[in-house]
Amino acid sequence: MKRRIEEVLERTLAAARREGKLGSSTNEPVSVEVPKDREHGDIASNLALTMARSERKSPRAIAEILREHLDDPEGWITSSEVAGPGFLNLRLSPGFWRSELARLSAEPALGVVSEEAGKRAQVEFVSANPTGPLTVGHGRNAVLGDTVARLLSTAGYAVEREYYFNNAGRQMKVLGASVRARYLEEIGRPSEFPEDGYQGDYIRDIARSLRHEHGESLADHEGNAFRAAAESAIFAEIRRTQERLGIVFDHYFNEDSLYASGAIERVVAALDERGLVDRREGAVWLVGEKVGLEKDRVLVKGTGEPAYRLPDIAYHEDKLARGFDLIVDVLGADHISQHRDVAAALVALGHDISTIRAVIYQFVTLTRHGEQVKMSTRRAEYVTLDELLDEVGVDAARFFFLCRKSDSHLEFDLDLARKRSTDNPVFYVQYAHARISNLFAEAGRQGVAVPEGPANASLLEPLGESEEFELIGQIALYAETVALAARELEPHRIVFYLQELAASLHRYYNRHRILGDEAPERVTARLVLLHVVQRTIAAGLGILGVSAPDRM
RNA sequence: GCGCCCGUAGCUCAGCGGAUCAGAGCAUCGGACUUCGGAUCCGAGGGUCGCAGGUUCGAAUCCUGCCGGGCGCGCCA
Repeated sequence: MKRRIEEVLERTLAAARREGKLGSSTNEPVSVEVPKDREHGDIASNLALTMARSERKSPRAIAEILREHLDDPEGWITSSEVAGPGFLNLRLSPGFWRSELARLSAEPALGVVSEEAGKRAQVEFVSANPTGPLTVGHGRNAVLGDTVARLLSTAGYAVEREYYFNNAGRQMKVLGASVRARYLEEIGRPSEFPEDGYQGDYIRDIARSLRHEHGESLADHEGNAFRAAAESAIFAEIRRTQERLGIVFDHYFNEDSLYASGAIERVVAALDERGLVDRREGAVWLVGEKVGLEKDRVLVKGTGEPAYRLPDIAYHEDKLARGFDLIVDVLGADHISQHRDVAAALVALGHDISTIRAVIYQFVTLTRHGEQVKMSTRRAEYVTLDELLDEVGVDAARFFFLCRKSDSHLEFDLDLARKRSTDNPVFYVQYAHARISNLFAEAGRQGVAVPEGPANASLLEPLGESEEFELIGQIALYAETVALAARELEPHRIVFYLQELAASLHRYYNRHRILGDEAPERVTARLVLLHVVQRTIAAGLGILGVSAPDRM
């Protein structure tokens, strides 16, 4: 929609220049905006303001010249005015809006262009080690990552979802020891629970099932057997939770493979060759000063084991080597500095890291009855993601996780998410979809056909209400909203867009009766409009991974 | 102390590649149904955009400093 008006202005600018009313030296980018305030027209341009300096004329004077030269052979613009400091405010004609709707009705993708077609993207997310059930925090990560992946697909990328994990480190040893202690308790043997062991009930559950399976025969086994059992049980849970959310990974990447392939040693050797490491106090350090970091960082601990960041560097080298056009890391705010270390090391090793982008999210707090739900990972007092899904459902969970900019803290209101009423934004949007389905069902009962294919502009002639043009304007913005959200990796933009579209629909629905109009052509035209609106809502919800129900 | 993020209406948050800009939802108050589901809609009140400087013709938006909150600053992951 914007593009079509921008073309009008580009021609206008050229015409004014030909006539010598404006200088021809510069090549101004023409852009238009949809004003928030209806008073400012359907569409507006600040072109005169941006040109003021090079033209050495007042913005208002330039705007006036543009206004007089408007090159609009199709009659899209019904009125124009110069406003404020020099904006050109335009009102668009019914014919323009009808042609927009006709265009959209014929577009399966609603105007979304696969700008990045042919490119490959990878999104790495969740990446929790299998030491316990996924928490609410993981939930934000999971839903963000999956939705970013969906957005990138929409933009044309071939997307791979990857989960990176380590089932070999110290944490896993502690896990094994924790399960072993609980197992011994179960069979009535003396046991000592590890100081920093995992307290959660799920450890007892695993221990109990081990007893059911093996009786007391494991009593003399070391932690390893318990660790392996715990890992597979916990991983199965993690996958099940993800599946509930509609998330399926293409690859699970085990950190172990980086040891097996020698990749980790090669990273140390390469850094060493470049003189970027220091050996002291029994450890191998990455020298901060030489790679642009504030402090030195340990790569290999005194025990000979790599610190977390070393395999992470090797992992990112591996990702880079796989030739993706875009690599997205979804991580919590507590991992930012870690990520910076990795980036610094990669640059120092001569890699181009411009394809790597991070989506960083702040923490989630839960509120119930207006009070914050206290959580402590240490004492295993936290709400698991599964419990959250049990309580509010998948649709509400996904929608709520996405309804804030990832950079903002997210206050998740459990009471609101569970409500089946208008206050709940998920239901508000879903209801708009269901409402249209319901209307179509009613039309069917009345023997009125719902036109689903492309509609030509003449069929849409009966559309004339301002709410109808407002709705068309909304759906015409869908494509660019999706494009922007994909480019910026910002799913929340879709959430806000859908809330506004739903509001426009409800407003329209409330003010105008669709069926029962004495003019059948008007009924048909309105059904065409509603059908495209419904497709748009369904497509937007689809990107969020939220269902678009026909009845609620 | 240093780094990153945040600070916008009573609450939760958009807007922040400068410009007709002070916005949405919730909450509060007041309205609209012989209805295609009122699970909706309409209206009202409410904010020196944390504070102070600076850049600019123009700043919620860019820069600097300060204040307040979160997260890091591990030979944990």
